[in-house]
Amino acid sequence: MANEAPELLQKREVKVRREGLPDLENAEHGKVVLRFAPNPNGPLSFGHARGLVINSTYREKYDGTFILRFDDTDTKVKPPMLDAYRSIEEETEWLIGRKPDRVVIASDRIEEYYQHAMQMLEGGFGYVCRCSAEEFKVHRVGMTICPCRGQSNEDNVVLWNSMLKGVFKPGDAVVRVKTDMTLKNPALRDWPALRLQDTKAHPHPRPSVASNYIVWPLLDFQSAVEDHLQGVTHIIRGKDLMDSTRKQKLLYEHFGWSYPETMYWGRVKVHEWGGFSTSQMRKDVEAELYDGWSDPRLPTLQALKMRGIDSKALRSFWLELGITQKDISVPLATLYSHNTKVVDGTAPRLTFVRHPITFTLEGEAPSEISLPVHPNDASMGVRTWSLGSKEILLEGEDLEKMDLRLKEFADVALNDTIASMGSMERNDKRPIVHWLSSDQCRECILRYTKDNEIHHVNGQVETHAYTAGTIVQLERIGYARVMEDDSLLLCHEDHGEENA
RNA sequence: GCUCGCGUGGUGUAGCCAGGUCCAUCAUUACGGGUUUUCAUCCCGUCGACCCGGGUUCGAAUCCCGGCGCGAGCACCA
Repeated sequence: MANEAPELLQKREVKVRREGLPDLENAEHGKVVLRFAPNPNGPLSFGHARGLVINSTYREKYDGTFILRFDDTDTKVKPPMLDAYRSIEEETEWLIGRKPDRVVIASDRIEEYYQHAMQMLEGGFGYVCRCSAEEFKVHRVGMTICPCRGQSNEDNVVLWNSMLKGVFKPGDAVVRVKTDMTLKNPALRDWPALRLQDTKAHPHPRPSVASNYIVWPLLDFQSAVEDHLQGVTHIIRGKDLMDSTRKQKLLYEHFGWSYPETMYWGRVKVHEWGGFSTSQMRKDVEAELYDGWSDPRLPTLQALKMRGIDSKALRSFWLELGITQKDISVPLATLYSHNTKVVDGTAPRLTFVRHPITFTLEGEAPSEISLPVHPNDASMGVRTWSLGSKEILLEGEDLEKMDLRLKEFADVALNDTIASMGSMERNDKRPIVHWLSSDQCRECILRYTKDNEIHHVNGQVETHAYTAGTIVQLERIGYARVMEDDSLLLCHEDHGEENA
């Protein structure tokens, strides 16, 4: 067969379904260097997870290097938040399951950027532009050359030193990369590389940086230079930065460097959340509209973790989406289904009765019963309930029928406040309900989020000793996380609302 | 306006570069059924898609041209 039609065999091989992420272009095992570069103007959110997951997964795949880089070069528009440096490192480790191989902070590297700026001016492929933003826009749109462009290299160096010395105010001077004012894409025409910032009025939050510098690189310059310095081989990022790549390539050509391979993903929205921004969240958190950054209504990684979303679920979620350039909108149900798969096998079962109603048990009841901690895993042991008090709690919603089966126990017939025991064996189709023995429970609040509000249901939970952070499954209700204050928070929202 | 990118079932996704075994993959959702002393897990099944119009070709989801739709960039933000 192979001899008769080799091309058919070859074709079939190509069409085999690909497992996981596609191969990287020009990737050599052990030599791939990737990075993820957030602005620490707040903790990481859902969308950041994509960059972390994709890049770190390639790091594993190629046994390469993964760099976490803080792009903290703006002190006014999107000022960094001091706490975020620490929390981003923690969130990164939580999500990708290891520390980054290297951490780089842009604000520690200003002198490097200065050197390259100087090189650029001396090499004649950059210039200090003293046009206002409005003036330059006219040139950009009109494809005309601005007067500053013709300055000699020496003049540019003099002006550069004046910038450093604080001769100019923010807005009065900027360093531009000389590209070509007639480029088809207006975004690329003599783009700005470094600018002035009033760091007296807007100091950098890191004490070691504070007001030390007034000249700061812009993203495209900082990122380009740093990628080169760190030996980054592959850049995988959002497609909103496609023009960034084009700008940076032009700079790389000037420097004689070769640009990394690039890949992009499209925009992602979540049905339930719509659009959100770190800046807006920061305002809302600071205005105390939310209970901190880990408020379960927020799309931050902290909040997701607090909601009981496992990092493995987040990883498989983003890996499933892959790196297509399509702009998509996904429902949370997709994330939840990943989470269920991760969590179900190990979530101990627990009973929670919402708005409990007490009945007295009548009949020949054993003094105690035992029920499995997990129905599919006997090794997780049993929970033992005492029935000494003969008092049981049922959920109001379940009382429409008078003949019920108490889960893992016995049939009962309800009459007024009496529950008369029937068969211990199951021998009819009466509904099975969850219930509690009053010997084995305590008051508890069950919280859940819905429509950007936190709701709660009062009830009784089976006595347990699970520590904060444990994901349990409330039988017939859903997965929940044991909270620090001993309340429970539903992982996948909704539910619990029937009696609320 | 200029520039760039993207359009496969309800939602995602594979296939597209190297056209045929694609009456299109897998997952998820919804619905139905089975297992189960949970409305969980697990298993089975059903519904459901190549943006439109031309062209090339024996043959187009795949290549070409044109349209339409959506998104992003054109910041001294990242």
